Amino acid sequence: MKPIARTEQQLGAIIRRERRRQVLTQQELGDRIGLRQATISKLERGEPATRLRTLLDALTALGLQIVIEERETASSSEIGALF
Amino acid sequence: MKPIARTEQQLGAIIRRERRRQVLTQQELGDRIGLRQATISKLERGEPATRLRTLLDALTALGLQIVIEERETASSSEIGALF
DNA sequence: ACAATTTATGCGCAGTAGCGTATATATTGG
DNA sequence: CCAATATATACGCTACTGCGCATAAATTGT
Repeated sequence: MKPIARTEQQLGAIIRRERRRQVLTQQELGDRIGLRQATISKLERGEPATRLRTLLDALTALGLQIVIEERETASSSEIGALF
Repeated sequence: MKPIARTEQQLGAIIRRERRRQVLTQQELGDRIGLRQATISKLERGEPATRLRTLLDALTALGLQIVIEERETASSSEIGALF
């Protein structure tokens, strides 16, 4: 399965799922990349202003990576919905 | 082409490539998502503390989306980052 | 039910993104 | 060449991360 993530919440959910699949606590994941358990908690809950670095560190620690692809359903109306 | 992005710099490069492919300036891309030209510049140059929201907005505006997958072995598309 | 573990939340702090505004450097087109 | 355009950088500002430290709330196991 290669989940699509268009929002912070979706990214958080993916990270949480994979962390649990590897039977890790937030504390353990945080220890691996020098982040607090509280920070992992916020990342997984999809805080929108999370730092990009935090996301990339967590993905790396879990053995995941980002692939960028075209968004087949992209439309200008959806872009407007960002605001 | 579905480029892999493990670092902020790789993400920035992907965004810049796609923006230019669509013949957009940083100003025009920024206008679409309510971000300054200076912010797009920093995003494309790979500032590590960029907000996740900024990345997601830019990707959405360009009709791109993130897919999360398991890390593969190093491929030619990102070997350059090793040097 | 209950203790142990895990996750969410709070406070004060230092650091920094992104803002408006403006300017200094590229880069491009004639 | 040189003007026009595009990109990078600067300053003061507000907002908000992630920090240590701590605790509340939720979840799990027996």
